[in-house]
Amino acid sequence: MGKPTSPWQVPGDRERRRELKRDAVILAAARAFRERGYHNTSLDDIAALLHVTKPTLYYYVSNKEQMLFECFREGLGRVASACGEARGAQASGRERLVEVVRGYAEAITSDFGWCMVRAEDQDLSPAMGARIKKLKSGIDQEMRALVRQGITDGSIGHCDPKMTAFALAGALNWIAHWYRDDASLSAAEIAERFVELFVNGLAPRPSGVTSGKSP
Amino acid sequence: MGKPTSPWQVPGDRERRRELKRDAVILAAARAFRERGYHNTSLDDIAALLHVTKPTLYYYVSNKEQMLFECFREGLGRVASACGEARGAQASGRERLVEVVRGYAEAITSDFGWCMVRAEDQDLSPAMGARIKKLKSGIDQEMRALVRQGITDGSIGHCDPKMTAFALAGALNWIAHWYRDDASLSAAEIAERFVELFVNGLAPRPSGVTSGKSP
Amino acid sequence: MGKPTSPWQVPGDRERRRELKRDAVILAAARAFRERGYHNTSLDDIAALLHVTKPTLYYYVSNKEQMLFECFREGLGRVASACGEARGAQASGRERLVEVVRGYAEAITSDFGWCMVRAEDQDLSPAMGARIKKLKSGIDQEMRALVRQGITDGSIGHCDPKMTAFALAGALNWIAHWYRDDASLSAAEIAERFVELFVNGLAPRPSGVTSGKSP
Amino acid sequence: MGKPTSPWQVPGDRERRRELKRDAVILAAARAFRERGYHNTSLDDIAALLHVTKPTLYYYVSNKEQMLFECFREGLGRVASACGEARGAQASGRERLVEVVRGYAEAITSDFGWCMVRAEDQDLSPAMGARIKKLKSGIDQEMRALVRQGITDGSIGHCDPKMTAFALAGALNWIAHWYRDDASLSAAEIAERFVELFVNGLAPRPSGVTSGKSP
DNA sequence: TATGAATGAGTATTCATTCAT
DNA sequence: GATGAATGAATACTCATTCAT
Repeated sequence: MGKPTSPWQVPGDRERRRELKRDAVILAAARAFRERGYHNTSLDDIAALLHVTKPTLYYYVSNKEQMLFECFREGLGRVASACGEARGAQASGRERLVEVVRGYAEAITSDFGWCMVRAEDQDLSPAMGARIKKLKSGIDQEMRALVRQGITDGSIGHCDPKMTAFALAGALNWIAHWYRDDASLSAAEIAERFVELFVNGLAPRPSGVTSGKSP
Repeated sequence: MGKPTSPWQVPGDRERRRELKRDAVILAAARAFRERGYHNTSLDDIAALLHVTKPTLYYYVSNKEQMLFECFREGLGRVASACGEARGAQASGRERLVEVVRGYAEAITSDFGWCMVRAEDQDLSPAMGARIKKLKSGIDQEMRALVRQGITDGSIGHCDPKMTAFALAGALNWIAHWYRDDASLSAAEIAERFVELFVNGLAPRPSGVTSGKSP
Repeated sequence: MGKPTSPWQVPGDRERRRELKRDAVILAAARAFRERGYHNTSLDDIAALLHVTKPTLYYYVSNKEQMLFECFREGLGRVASACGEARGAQASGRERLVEVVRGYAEAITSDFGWCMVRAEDQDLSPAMGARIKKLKSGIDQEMRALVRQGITDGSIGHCDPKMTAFALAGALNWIAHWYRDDASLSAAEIAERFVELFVNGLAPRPSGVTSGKSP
Repeated sequence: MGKPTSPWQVPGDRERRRELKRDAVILAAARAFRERGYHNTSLDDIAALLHVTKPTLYYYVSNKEQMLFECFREGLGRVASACGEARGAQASGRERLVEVVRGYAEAITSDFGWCMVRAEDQDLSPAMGARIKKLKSGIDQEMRALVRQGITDGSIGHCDPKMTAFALAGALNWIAHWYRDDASLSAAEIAERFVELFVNGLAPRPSGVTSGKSP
């Protein structure tokens, strides 16, 4: 996942090579979108990044729209798997939520982070828009559920699960915006700070009661 | 600020009338952008909303880009004035920050909220992009300063001011995304929930120590 | 309807001028289509014929497809009015049919003749295709009806109305093909020959029994 | 000539197999062209019909244009051979002409009928266009000659041979248009009706003088 | 033989912007 | 003030064609 090494001269068996190229197309698209925005990125731009001509892109992807969708899916997949791990873990609601935050931060700082956040209905056909909305909503529900669970098991104080999930998602998504210009912290470090903030809050804790670093 | 009442037949002195029309153009643009996105909104769309023809818009605004900028400025102005009030208030850093959050939520749920968040360098000429960046950065600095002040005066616990400001801004900006589909809460209510969350955190407070709603 | 005089400098009141221009667009399209075929004619070609730029065409017509449709309609309209006149005339079925043949020949040798015949479902969206099919079918039914009426009133001998209408339409439509290269006869002359042939047939009539030119 | 049985697994000697495949390509093209039109048919479409990939087609045919040409030739060949038989027959000009009409109807209702009629200069390179024009013109001349001969030998009444040939060709060619949607009659039946019409004409014959069914 | 991969050329359509009236 | 008319520039997408394998 380093530089967009053009796999157009990589040896290997056909199947594998094709897959690599397709991935390269998606990755190049993700980077271009993140850099210039979806609408300001022409297929020629992406093709140029790969040292390929425009129609070649269509060999691997059926649409500009689909490129955005694949980028989105790639990013969201990482969040989803973080959710999956959290679900499987033996831990309190809050601990699980913290785990999701860590995975989310990781995803959002990746090349696909921007697409993940900015793939919007507005830029997509109704059908595609609906698919994306559904996937996004899935993550949202998952986070709300964890909050609710935390409240139930006592690891999270009383709060509005919906607003809490929105606030968390917002803070995390926003990373995609500022991380381009200011990548001085690693995803893990950002996650750490966020966890600290969201768990303990701004108000100073009475000394001795540190609940941020779980037992 | 109700329906985009077309002021094209409103009487009054010339200067005033012109201003009203210009405002109507900006408002119509804001609503269209919020609805369809910047790139998916054509000037014809905006003109149609106002029952006017496209070239007329140019009488009040020099650019499509400028429309976005004005919308942005309109939204940000409200945040800025909230900051101003906070700055002038006799209160702790945290209290002031809370005040800013309230104003921010108000602004972001307005017609101009979407433009405020989504006006990006990508969609704008370098010059315009720089201006916007500067304005945004101003708000950011202001928030960080409040956090720092709060730490100093003891109203805010130890934390990373930059990350905290980012998290707050992210959570608030994100409102622009979901508020279109789900406006079941008022800006004030949302602000309330956010304040509660950010001030107290998720971890359950030892009973008796509620510092969120303290005067 | 002579040379495609570009009406782009013609004076006159707005409404009228606009109509003239639109007509000029349609006519230019008709000629280009007839010359090069629908698919081999680019909008640039048509624009060039009118000394105008491509987007200007869209000011008068919403589509390339619509151009074809308008050309088609223009041509068919003439046939339809011939049918109308025939319907209103005080005459035998055969005489009326002959009248339609004359109008048809006139239409098919016009600039719109080619489009009339070649505007096909294949080149058009389903919706447009259906509209055209319906219009074509209308003419067909009208001709069959005249044949049937002729049989009834004794002016036409026993025959299959459907096949007769198809044969007539085919012979007439085919004019559009060869008339481009060989315009040595006027529409009226062609019609005369066709009437003679279709009325009397190839077999030599017993002398004295000429029924073709009877009043 | 049933379904386009893909002959890609047919055994047999090399030469023969290659020929079979080439024929299958031409036939598939003919059907696709007839269905969707020349320009709306992509080579991918044709390849798909044969369960083959696009480049494979180039092994059997050098061009898309050539496909059309071969389809055209296939159709026209049948007409030409009908002409040949007529030429060799011991019969009057009219009887020979009738024979050609029968063969023509057979050809035009075949899979290649559409291509026969619609292969136009417009869709073809100048060179190819010229070849086709020449072949078409040959048939035309042949029909005119038969008409002239019929006039000479008294089997055909006085008429304009050129217009007569055009009318006949037009009526016959037009079959290709309507036969797709309405194949309720066989080619032979259509020919019968056409012969009846063209020989006897529309005007009722004085009873007792039936010259359609030759003595 | 057949195909996977790639490309060059072409085209309809959109849209912000201008300007004479 | 407002508009009808026109345009330049840009862009997604298609497709016939080629070639190494």
